[in-house]
Amino acid sequence: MSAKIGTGAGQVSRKERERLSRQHDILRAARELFARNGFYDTTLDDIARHAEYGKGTIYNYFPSKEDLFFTIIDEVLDGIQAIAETAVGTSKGGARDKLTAYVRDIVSYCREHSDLIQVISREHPHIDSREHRARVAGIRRRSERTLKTLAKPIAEDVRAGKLRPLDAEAVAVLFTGALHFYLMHRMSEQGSFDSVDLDEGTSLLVAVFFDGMERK
Amino acid sequence: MSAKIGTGAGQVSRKERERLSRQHDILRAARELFARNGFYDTTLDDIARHAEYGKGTIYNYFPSKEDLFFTIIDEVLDGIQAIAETAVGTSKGGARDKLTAYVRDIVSYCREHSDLIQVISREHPHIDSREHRARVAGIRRRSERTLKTLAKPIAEDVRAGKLRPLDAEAVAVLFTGALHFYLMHRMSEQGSFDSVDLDEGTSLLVAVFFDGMERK
Amino acid sequence: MSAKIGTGAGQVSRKERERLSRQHDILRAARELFARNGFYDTTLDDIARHAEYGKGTIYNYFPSKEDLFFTIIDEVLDGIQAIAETAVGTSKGGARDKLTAYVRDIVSYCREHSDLIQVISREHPHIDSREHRARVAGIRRRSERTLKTLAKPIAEDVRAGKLRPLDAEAVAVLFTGALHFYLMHRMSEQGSFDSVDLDEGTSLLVAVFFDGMERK
Amino acid sequence: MSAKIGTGAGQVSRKERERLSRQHDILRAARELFARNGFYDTTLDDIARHAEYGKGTIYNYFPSKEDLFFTIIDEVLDGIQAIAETAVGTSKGGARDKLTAYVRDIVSYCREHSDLIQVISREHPHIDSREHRARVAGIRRRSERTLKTLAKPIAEDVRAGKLRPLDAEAVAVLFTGALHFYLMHRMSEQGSFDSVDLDEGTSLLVAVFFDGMERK
DNA sequence: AATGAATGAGTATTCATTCAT
DNA sequence: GATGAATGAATACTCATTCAT
Repeated sequence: MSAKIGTGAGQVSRKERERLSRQHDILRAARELFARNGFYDTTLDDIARHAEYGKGTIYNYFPSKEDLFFTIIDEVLDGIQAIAETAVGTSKGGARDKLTAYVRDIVSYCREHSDLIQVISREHPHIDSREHRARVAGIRRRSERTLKTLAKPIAEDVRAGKLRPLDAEAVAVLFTGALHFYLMHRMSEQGSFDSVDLDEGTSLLVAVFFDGMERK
Repeated sequence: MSAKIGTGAGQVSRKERERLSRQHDILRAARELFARNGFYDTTLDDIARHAEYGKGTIYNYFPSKEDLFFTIIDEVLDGIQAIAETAVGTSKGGARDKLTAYVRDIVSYCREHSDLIQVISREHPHIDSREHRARVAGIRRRSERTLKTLAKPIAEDVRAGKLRPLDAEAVAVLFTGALHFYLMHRMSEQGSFDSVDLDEGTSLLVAVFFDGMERK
Repeated sequence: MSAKIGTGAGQVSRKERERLSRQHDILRAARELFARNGFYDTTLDDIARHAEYGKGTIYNYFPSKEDLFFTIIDEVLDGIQAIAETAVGTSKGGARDKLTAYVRDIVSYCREHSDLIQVISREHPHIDSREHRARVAGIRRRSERTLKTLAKPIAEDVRAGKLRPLDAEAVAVLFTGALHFYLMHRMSEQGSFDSVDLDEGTSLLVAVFFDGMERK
Repeated sequence: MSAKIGTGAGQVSRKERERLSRQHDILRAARELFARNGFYDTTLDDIARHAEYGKGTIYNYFPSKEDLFFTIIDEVLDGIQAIAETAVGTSKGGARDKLTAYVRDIVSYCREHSDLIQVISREHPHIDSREHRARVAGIRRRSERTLKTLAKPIAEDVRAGKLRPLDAEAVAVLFTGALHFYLMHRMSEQGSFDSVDLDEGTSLLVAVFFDGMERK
């Protein structure tokens, strides 16, 4: 009894912690390889070797390669959503400040996790082709949620008369597309990110979207 | 013999015409399947069945599945480049008019060849992972060429003082990204394109990039 | 009528001659390629290209690739048999002289038609595996015939008391094996034949078989 | 645990033993089929079915069909070389005794492993056509080594004046050719070996090579 | 009769998944 | 629970043969 008390919650939790830690290892290995080589050119042997676990072990944590992949996609999309929410929720000021914050945070997220953004950019258009309806629906839901999150401050500023009367969500789509494409473009030009370049480009993004290119 | 005189040049051309027609059939079949299912989820058996030719016949026209794929990619990129050149070269006025024309033409191109744009959007980020250095280099070269084509009128207007002093090529990247992402987004929302929506969205694109969102 | 008279036998004969000439061209091309690359690594396209005929034409002359192959094998074996018969029939003296003549003629045949002997040496052991019972039987029959032809003068000399009482046919097998292996060995060492080497080796063959290695 | 102590080294060895046993099974199956049908007419499905393993399993042991094939060839050549060395090294007396021992051992090796000698005889001339330079070089090196091994006692007896002044290595070639051809001949005549016939033939081989056919 | 494009059966090889240890 | 050897369905590509011209 006393033994059980002593290890009670702890035992479950240690096991659980170990389980999570392993799951984390596997996800990290998979993410790196998916980012580097794409879904199809990454084999489960590669992942197992890179994660330093047996191949069977991976199947104790994820029911299939696809599942592992979608878990990562969801993870990335949730990360992006979190960034969007934080930027929109905590930064002061209007849409301009909030989107500036979002861009800044996405860029620094990319610097730290360049593999994540690569996975999502590389594989995002690919996803429809794979059958898992439910997962695809989840992905679309997440993407839409982020778009809506980014659209909200725009819509508010529109309502407040600070911005022209534009379709806020359509603008969010354009903004997101421009941002992702820009990041991908920089990434494929250079192996990693050059800070100066990146900051210039992203402040350009906000400037263009808010001020326009034309002289007033 | 006299019959042959009548068709002289034509006879040579019939064979050639048939060959081209078959090549065209194969490319169309491949394009549709690559667009629907992606490179990896499309098998050569699928393509052969869909093109209604034997598998061997495909290999009489294209030396490998990759080659068939890259032929399509090149085709799309060349189409886009042609549109860019036409829009930039022939439309009157400044960058705004030229980019408006470009967007309009890209949109109508997409309406007619929705599979083409899907192939390119779907596979573009994927291409790096495949080995063919030369082909990948060709793709990048083509993409850069289009970006430069679009950047030129912007740079001119900047020089003319009609636009703020922005990095024209960086703006072209943002613009292209916004456009492609927007089209993909619309495409995956609806099966095909709703004209009204599309036109709204694309005129929005130009309006945002040139006037900015903020009230002046 | 007069036309027919004029061309009568000639017409048939011209056509026949043309047919034979084409058949000859095809056989030569096939022989060269089979010698160089072996049966499996030679495609019908290769043969057609090398013979400078259409692939279909070859099928007007030979019902299958295997048939073409066996025709060549038979040709070689018949050539060898002819050499054996000539050497045995016309050369004066006993077995020693006859076999010396045989070796000499085989060597010069090899010099002229190195592809023939290569085909036979390369493919001979391979032949069993292919199904055509009848053809294989024919090959074996031909080989046996040559062995018997070579064995005959030996048997006679045995009977005449000039040679020890040996199993003439078994000796013929040994003799033939030594000869073929020696030729193949020389051939794979050098691309072509060095005359001196060859003559030395072949006179060695006869010397060993008749005199033995031991000093008397 | 205590059980594990008991098997300590054995456990490591069990896995290894199983692995070797499987490798052995696969090699045996492949050898039989290569011997029966030749390299090209043996498919990996055949081998897998005959070995009673999955096709993938074969690839866990051998990286390719060619590799499997060359492994067998090397095995045979090493076996022959071992026989040559043993015969030459351990048997008393001169070249005659040593070669007699060699022939005797080769024959009994063939009786036990008729498939081995068939593989080598069947495929030996075929090998050049396949690309693997390194492997082919290895094969030639092995063959030459055996020839040299057999030539040595001959050369010694020549030097000792017991044999005529012959080119020992050329004689070794003739001897080897005669032996192999004889074995192949017997083998294709009968399914298996008839002991009496074989022994007669091989003692004939030595008798002819050393005493010659002519009465002294 | 000559041709060569079309064909599809056949083959080596890969890799996600299973399962005995 | 961890492992990795075994598995066989799946797939790109080849090539002997056919047949319309």
